Amino acid sequence: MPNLLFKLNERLYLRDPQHTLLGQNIIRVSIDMIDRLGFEQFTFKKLAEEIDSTEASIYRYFENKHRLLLYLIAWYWNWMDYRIDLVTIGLTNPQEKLRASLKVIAEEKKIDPNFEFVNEEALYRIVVAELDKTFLTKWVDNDNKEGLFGGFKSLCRKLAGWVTEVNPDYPYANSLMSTILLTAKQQVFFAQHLPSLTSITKKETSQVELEYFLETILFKSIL
Amino acid sequence: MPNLLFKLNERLYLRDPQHTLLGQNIIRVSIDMIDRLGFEQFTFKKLAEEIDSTEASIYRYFENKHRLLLYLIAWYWNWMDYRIDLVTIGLTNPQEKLRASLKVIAEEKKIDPNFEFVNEEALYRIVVAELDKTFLTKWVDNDNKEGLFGGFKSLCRKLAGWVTEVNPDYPYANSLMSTILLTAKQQVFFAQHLPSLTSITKKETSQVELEYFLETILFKSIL
DNA sequence: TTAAATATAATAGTATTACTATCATAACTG
DNA sequence: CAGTTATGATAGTAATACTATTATATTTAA
Repeated sequence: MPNLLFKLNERLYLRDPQHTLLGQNIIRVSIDMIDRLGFEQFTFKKLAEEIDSTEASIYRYFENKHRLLLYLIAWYWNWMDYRIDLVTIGLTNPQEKLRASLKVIAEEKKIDPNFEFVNEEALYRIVVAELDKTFLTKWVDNDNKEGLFGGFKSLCRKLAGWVTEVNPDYPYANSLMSTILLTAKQQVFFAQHLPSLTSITKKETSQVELEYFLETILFKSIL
Repeated sequence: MPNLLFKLNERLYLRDPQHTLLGQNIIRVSIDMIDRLGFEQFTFKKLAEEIDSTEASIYRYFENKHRLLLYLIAWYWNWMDYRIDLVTIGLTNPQEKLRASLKVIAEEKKIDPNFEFVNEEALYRIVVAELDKTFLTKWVDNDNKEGLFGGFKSLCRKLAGWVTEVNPDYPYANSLMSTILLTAKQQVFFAQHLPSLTSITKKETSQVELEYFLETILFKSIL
């Protein structure tokens, strides 16, 4: 069981949480707590209690809880990028690459044993519920300047590149792929909480429905 | 200059702000302040100071600031619905209705003299920046049960109905229209803050670009 | 092996937020 | 003009998001 690490933007943290036990605990338990409580109700104080540490110690790893969320979501997009590489590495046709990527994007996540101390199922739910909060803040422009959205942006760029390979005349490749990536999460959220806003059901078939919906948007737009 | 009022869900407020001077001040100045400060930095205390009133008085109109945001955004969707009615009333062909609606959806908003004490330009920016925060909370399910998202849902339903009229076999009408409505805001936000995630520019042409982008997604998907 | 450096824990403190409560006064209403 | 209702003035509270200080472990380097 290989234990992989992602090299994330160093500005996301003050001290790298992957390298110490306390840091790993912060990641592991914060994923669990944000999933359970929601990001607003989650605090460093509560986290400190659950891992038998102190607020002050956590603040030595992350400047604030917003940075911690940025870290977790950056990790998620890195992981997505990595899995898209895995399923497209053997493919040469950009259209096939996109189709394979969509499968990964629409997938409900299963635990990935390659990564200890990251519960990918809980992290997936966090992304669904909290993703937009990473950029809908007064810090967007600064966070962006520091490169904290790099993971999402490079993934979007990669997919948009394939779109342009498929159809060099399609002028909205970036918009289309950011829309697809965000819509994949939003529709899952709607299925759970505002079902009249979606055609995706809560049943086991929802993954396939989402995939077809995204496929239609993507390929009808560019072909 | 007719002064219209929208009848919004009564549960959005404790006392109807449209009917008193204080209430109108709350609406008018909160739109201005949320636009300037962002929703997180906006507080009832600051608002009270600017309108020369007190926190306690504001709390007699709105249970909390989240409800106030829900109110403003509900007002916006009502207004959008009203304007879509205006441009589609004479049309019989559902495809033409959708095309006319898209124009309204992609439009950068101009002040509407029909509504005193609502600065539609500022409100538009609020919707772009804060819309998702109305439902990405721990209260979603309860707020939904109380019908507080009614404006958005009924608009989505109307548009999805036209989609189904155009193509009864297209199975994702609701998903498609909620995606269009949200994407219209998101892409504008990206153009302003994360330009590498969008193909829409910041120039005067952005409105047309957005409209074409949404048109492509919508009509290619269903035709 | 010990001294120095560093990480963590323990504790305390601060300004701000999101309220709730009480009471006086002003304004409008029947 | 009496009674109701709306607003203002003021105070208070628990929780949040930090910052600061000091003591004690633990690691590392000489």
